[in-house]
Amino acid sequence: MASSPRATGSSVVPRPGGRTGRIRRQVLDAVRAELVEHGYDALTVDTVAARAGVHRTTVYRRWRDVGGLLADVFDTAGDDTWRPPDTGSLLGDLLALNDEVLAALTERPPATMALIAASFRSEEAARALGRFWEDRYARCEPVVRRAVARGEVPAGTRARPLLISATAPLYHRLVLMRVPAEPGLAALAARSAVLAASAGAFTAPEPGDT
Amino acid sequence: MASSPRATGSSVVPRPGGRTGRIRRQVLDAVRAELVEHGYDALTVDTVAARAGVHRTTVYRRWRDVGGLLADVFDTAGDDTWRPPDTGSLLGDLLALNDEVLAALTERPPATMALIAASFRSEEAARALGRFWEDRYARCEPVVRRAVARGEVPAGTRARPLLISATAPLYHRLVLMRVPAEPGLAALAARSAVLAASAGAFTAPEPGDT
Amino acid sequence: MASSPRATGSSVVPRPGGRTGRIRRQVLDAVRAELVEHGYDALTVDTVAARAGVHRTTVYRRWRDVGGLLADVFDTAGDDTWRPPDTGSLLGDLLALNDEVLAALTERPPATMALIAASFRSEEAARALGRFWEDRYARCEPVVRRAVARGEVPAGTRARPLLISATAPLYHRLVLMRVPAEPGLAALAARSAVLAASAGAFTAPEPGDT
Amino acid sequence: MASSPRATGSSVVPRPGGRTGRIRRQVLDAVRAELVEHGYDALTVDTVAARAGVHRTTVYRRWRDVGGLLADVFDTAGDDTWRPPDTGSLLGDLLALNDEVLAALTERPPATMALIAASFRSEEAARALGRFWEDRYARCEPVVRRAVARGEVPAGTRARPLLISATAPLYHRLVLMRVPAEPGLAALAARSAVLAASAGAFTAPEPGDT
DNA sequence: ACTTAAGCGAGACGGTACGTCTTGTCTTACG
DNA sequence: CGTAAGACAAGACGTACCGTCTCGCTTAAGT
Repeated sequence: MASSPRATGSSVVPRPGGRTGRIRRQVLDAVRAELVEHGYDALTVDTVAARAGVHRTTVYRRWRDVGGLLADVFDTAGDDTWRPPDTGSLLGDLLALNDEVLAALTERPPATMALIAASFRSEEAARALGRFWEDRYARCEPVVRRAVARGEVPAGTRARPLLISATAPLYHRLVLMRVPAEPGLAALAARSAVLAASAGAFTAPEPGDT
Repeated sequence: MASSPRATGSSVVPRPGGRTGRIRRQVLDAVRAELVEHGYDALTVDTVAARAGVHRTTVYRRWRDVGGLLADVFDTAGDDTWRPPDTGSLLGDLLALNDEVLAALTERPPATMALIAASFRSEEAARALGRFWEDRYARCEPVVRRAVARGEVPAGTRARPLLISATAPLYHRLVLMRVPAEPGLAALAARSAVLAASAGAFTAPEPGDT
Repeated sequence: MASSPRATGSSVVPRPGGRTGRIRRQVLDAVRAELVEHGYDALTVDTVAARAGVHRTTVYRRWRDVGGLLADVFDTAGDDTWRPPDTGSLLGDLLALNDEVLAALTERPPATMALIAASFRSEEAARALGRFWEDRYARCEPVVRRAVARGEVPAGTRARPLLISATAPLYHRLVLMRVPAEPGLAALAARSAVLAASAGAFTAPEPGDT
Repeated sequence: MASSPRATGSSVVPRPGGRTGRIRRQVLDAVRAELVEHGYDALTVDTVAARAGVHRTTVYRRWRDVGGLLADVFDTAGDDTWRPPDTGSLLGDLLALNDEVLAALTERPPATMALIAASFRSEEAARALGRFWEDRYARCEPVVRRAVARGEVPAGTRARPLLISATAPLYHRLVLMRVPAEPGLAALAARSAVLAASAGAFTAPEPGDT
């Protein structure tokens, strides 16, 4: 349930304050900037290195390729202190959550969209994105537990399917179908998930969550 | 209601029977074969041309780049005779639909996954994929209309949000989170969509569908 | 005897006047200029390409590597109309020949020295240099034949050992030992070769020349 | 008369007994082994250091670059106890000498050839090779002095031109022309040098030898 | 024996060149 | 007119060495 951010090598970094750490920061900043400004297919090692004021070979030595850069960006993005909203009701929490998702997917510049798109260019980046999402959904489980405690949804309601049911429609339209966000979709998805949960759609048939 | 497949250039094909048509077929077949065998990032113009037994310049002249090839493949994939299942109940239809989705996303070789992933590399391919999905969801609307007619869901239930609510979780896990399909997720998503719809979650608050 | 200049691919060049021929000339000129100005170990594909105003990949496509460039330079150097001196006596011919050798090895800039040195960096260039020398020694054989006809040396005197005996000391000191030319060495080597030849040192023990 | 081996830095080594001396031996052994096994163009500082079980920076600190390594190898190769043959006749001595040269140039693995070739890649190595050859030719001068004493060649016969005349053809063919050794060439060159010397070709016209 | 400073191991870095791959443009010739 | 053939510019790729640097640690040398 705990997230495992920065799982890649961060435990062996000897002096995060020295040159090594400074260069890492410069490079990852450059990755994010390039991603946001020129999109994921303009993200080349050469460009990143130039922008970071670092030599190409340094990037290759430490990150191996674009996938490694992206994975590191994903991993550093994970080690924050994000907590899910706690509004006092399941619907309120999910509405707030979807607002966050919507904001992230439609922000300008489109940093989140760029990261998601970029994850399709590299198996390593895809795994890192998976770790990031796993972390986020794990942190959201208290939302469901609180709803169970409040009696809003039946005991035994499984957190993950409920959360995905509430958020997936947004991702589906914005990321996969690439169509502009229909106004009200965020709220609609949250409400329908709550309704389905209340009706017991997500009570565990068998024990064991994924 | 049907989408407009083969919108790219197919309407201006002058002589579909001759050399032109034969070459187009060879090239698109080569694209599909390469996509399926070696994945989307091994899809280069050179490879496709070589496999199609056609010169590089011919591909550039007609399709301009890989995005154009993919767009053409998407469009030709759209002009089929696919119809949504009709099992007699909304739940049955959605279960069958999700089974199809699951099958498409987990088939070996992963043709559908490759196409989706490829769409992130080309704006043109992304638009073509959007057209394809628009077409599919449009064809699925009768499923909801029949459910309304049968009284399974309230009058005024909007088709698109319901359909997306039923299918999005599958795409979310398999395409975006890149985790193996949790068994039962397809059925779970279908059931929860039906429950939410029965409870009136998708009745139109305002007129105007997307 | 017949030399085989430009043995590499020259027979398939379709239009020596067009872009292909122009680029070849630019590149080979750049090779010679770089060799002469900065020496053989500054001779990189990148430098040559830049100097020739041609893209790196063009050089790699046509010449493969530095060795290929050098080999082409050697081969084009061979297709001239050089003829050995004909002074009327063997000693006069060999003296003139050695003067030429000395001039070539001590010229400024040291083009010949640079080519010889460069041949040690590439098997292909070494072979090309071998072809060049073979060509030159073959062309010099008439010098010995004329001396035989004049009765200066015994019938059956082999040309190659005599020629090498006359010229090798110069190369040995200047190229291998890398010491400045001792004045008179050129003449000394020519004279001693003539003396040895007159004494029958190079008469063929067995028929068959190399 | 002996050359000045180990001229590079060896005079300032403060502690030749301990780790320093051991490392020097390991590194030079590694240079020779690499040269012999993989040739001069595979001779990199990294490879040598790895083979010697020593860190890269150690090699750079002590020898600066590959040229320094080669120069040190050449210099250590010079301080041996080599003496020219003494067969009782000039021809015998020169024949034996050329047999040695031929053996050195055709030995497998081609250590001598590798050293000569390597000398073209480094000015420092070239100078070291020059010192080595100077040393060898100086040691050979007694051969000629003995011949003069025996009356085989005229008084005043200069040693160096005679020696070079006898050995240069071998080097010329094997090192420069890179063609296989013509059988009998070694003997032919020795014989012709003796004949020329007997005829007085190498008697000093002016005093002052090189 | 104790210090002390030279030498070494370790490893990152900037840098040059390598040789390959793909893209997209062009030109010429062929059918 | 569309295609085949093929050269070219452009630029990213990932690798190999080079030579430099800094930081600790070891160890031989001189007191």
